[in-house]
Order: sequence, then C-alpha cells, then structure tokens
Amino acid sequence: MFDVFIEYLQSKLTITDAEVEMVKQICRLKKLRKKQYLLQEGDVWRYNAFVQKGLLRTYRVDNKGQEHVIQFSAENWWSGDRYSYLTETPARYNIEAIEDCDIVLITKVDYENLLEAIPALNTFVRHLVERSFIASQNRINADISFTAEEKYNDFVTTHPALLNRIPQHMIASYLGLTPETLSRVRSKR
Amino acid sequence: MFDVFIEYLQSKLTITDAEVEMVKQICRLKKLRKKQYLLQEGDVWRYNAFVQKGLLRTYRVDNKGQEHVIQFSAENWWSGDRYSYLTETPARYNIEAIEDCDIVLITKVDYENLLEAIPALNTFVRHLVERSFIASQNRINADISFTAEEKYNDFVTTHPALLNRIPQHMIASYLGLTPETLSRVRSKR
DNA sequence: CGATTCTTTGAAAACAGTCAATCTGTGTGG
DNA sequence: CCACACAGATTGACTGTTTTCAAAGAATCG
Repeated sequence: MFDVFIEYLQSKLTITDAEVEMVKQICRLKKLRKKQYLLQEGDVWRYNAFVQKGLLRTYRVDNKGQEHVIQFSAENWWSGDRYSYLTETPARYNIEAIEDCDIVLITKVDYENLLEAIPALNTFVRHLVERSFIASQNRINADISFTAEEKYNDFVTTHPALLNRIPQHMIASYLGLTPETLSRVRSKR
Repeated sequence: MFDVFIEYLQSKLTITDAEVEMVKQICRLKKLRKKQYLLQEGDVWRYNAFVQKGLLRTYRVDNKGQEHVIQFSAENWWSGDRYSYLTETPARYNIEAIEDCDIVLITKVDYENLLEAIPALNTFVRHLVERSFIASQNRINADISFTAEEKYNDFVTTHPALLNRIPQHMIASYLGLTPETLSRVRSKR
C-alpha cells in the first residue's frame, strides 16, 4: 500500500524496520482520479503529500480569472501548499490531478513528531527542501532572464520526462506564456 | 564580535550556553567594504554566511553579458550559493556588497556537524529553508503572472525596508525589467 | 460518433525592450 | 570648497516580442 513511499525512504536514507513501522502507522493513502482535487483554494492544507503514482499540478487563479501553474509533482515527489500548512490559513492554491494518482498523506502533527523521532529523516528533509530551493532559484533565473524560446528549451532539457504527460497550455502557464506563444515557439524549432 | 548572530539564534530557538560556545568556536567574521565580493563566479562556495550588518546582492551574468539579480540579503538573513555549496562545483553566481558588511562564515563541515549536534537547530534550519522556499514560490508567481507595474508594486509592499538602500537598476534587474521600464513604471504612480 | 478540450494560425494591439541623449546627484581630487 | 567626472536615472522615438482576439483544425474521451 505504501510500498513506493517506503522504498523511496530506504533509497534516500538508512532507516530501521521499527522506524519503517512508525512511518506506516501514520500514513494514509488517498486515490485521485484525473481532474479530481487534492486541495482547493480556501481550504486549509494540513498534510504532507507524497506522490506514489500519477501527476499533480498546483495552480493559482488571479483576479482576472486566469490560471497560473506554480508546480508539477510527479511520482516520487512531494506536493502541498506549504504556506497554508505553515500558517494554517486558507490555501491560495489548487492542486489537481493531471493523471490518476496514489497519494500518501501524513498529517502535520504526525510529520513533525516523526522528524523529531528520526534525526536522519530530519536532516534528509532539510537537504530535500534545500534542493527544492535551489530548483526554485533556477526557475526564477529563467523567469527573469530568458526569452519565450529559451524558457521552453530550458523546460524541455530540465523536465524531459514530463513533456508528453502535460497538456501544452499548462506548460505555457508554468512558463508564464500564453498557449498561443508556446505553440508558435514550438513550430519554429 | 558575533553578537548579532548569537542574538538571532537565541531569538529563534532555545539554546544552552554550552551550545552558544560551540557556535562561537566555529564562526569566523568577514568584513566587506561596499563593492567588494563575498563570492565570485568560478570559485567554489564552501560556507554558510549570515549577514550581521549591511546588504548583499547575488547576481548572475548571462551569455550576453547582462547581469540578473537573484537575491538581496540584508542583516539577519543568509547568503551563499547553495548549488555550489551542495555540489562543490564552481559558482555561477557573484555575491557583492551593496553596503559595508559584517558577515559570519561557517564552513560546510562545521555547519553540518553543528546541526547534527543540536537537533533544535536542525529543525529550525529546516523550517527556515521551508520559508525561503515559500518566498521563492511567491516570487515565481509574481514573475509568471504580473505586469511590470504589478511586479514593482509587489516589491514595494514585500520589501519596503530595502527600497531606499538599493539602486533602482538593481531592483529592475531583480524584477526582470530594464532600468528604463522601471523608471517609467515609477513615474506613472 | 458527437462534444468538448486542446492546439494552431492569422491579424492587430499592447507591452516591454533597445538605443541614444539628456539630466541629476554624488563623491573625489585638485 | 569647488569643479569635474562618473554612475545612475530619466525621457523620447522606435523596434520587436508577446499578448489578445477570433476562428479554424486536431485530438481525445465518453
């Protein structure tokens, strides 16, 4: 049931059988069909979510009704609204399944306790978040300095595996472009 | 000598006198005059840097020779090239003093050992990096969905204290705009 | 299949960038 | 202390890229 998640942990750090048992105790599995929501704007996000299977998109709706994709989360990656989680305020993001998904959910309290109980996991998560931060900075760099064409080329080389699983207009949104512009960029290659 | 840093730690977490001593042992102070560099592209970044006083800018030079500001770091904040630090490869960023600075440096080995020795610090740093990540996502959101005017207004409300300490052309660069465009945006307010 | 969603294409408009010149303010050295 | 140099900011005219609006083609899914 949580096999993918447990294997992920074992591949990333040394963890005893007892600790694996602790983890399993606090995990909950959530299945999502395509187009269903893991989180909707206005709800408070109270979990840490690990994607065992499938693909999610996190997006925000601006005051003109336009959607902007903030993140994609595929298998073996994490999802959630960290700001809502941290402050326990209503989420400004929506998280929707692009494909049928298997998600592991751990509540905030269980998660924080778990990390205190397993120092190696605490350190692993710290390093994980640091790498996420590095990835964010790379994306910021692309956003502020690349042309439309460069943004797309960068996406293709950085996320080749996602390319054929995500509708083009969502990639456009992720890159801060209109679908029409992305279509034209692609036709020029 | 490290007073500001120690006070910062004490304000953020509970820490014993012995632990404070440990911290002091591994700290090194670096003073920078305005326009001096903390890190230059090509060098490997091997520290964690805490700004006690002053203001730094982290920027990258693109293949057309154009500078792009990735981050500003003022007092009571951290600086560094996390990617170079993590991978021990030559930095792609430059970090330059906008004002005279007092910087606390801790080497990678000392830092990692310290965090293992003080679990509360490990958790604090994890939360710190998580908040940095949230801030990055907010900036990405602005980059992909705001107009020039909205980007500047957002900067003004998010970083009011920095506004008068940073030359306008650097703010423009941070926002992904040309100095001319930012000047025109400002004249319209 | 039929309906819906997604992608492409075209033409016009808006926005931001470029280039060049001028203006402003600041700091330095004589 | 003044004059000058220099960096930074502003302004104008123009260019170019991206967006917008609209419509027509694909592709996908029930």
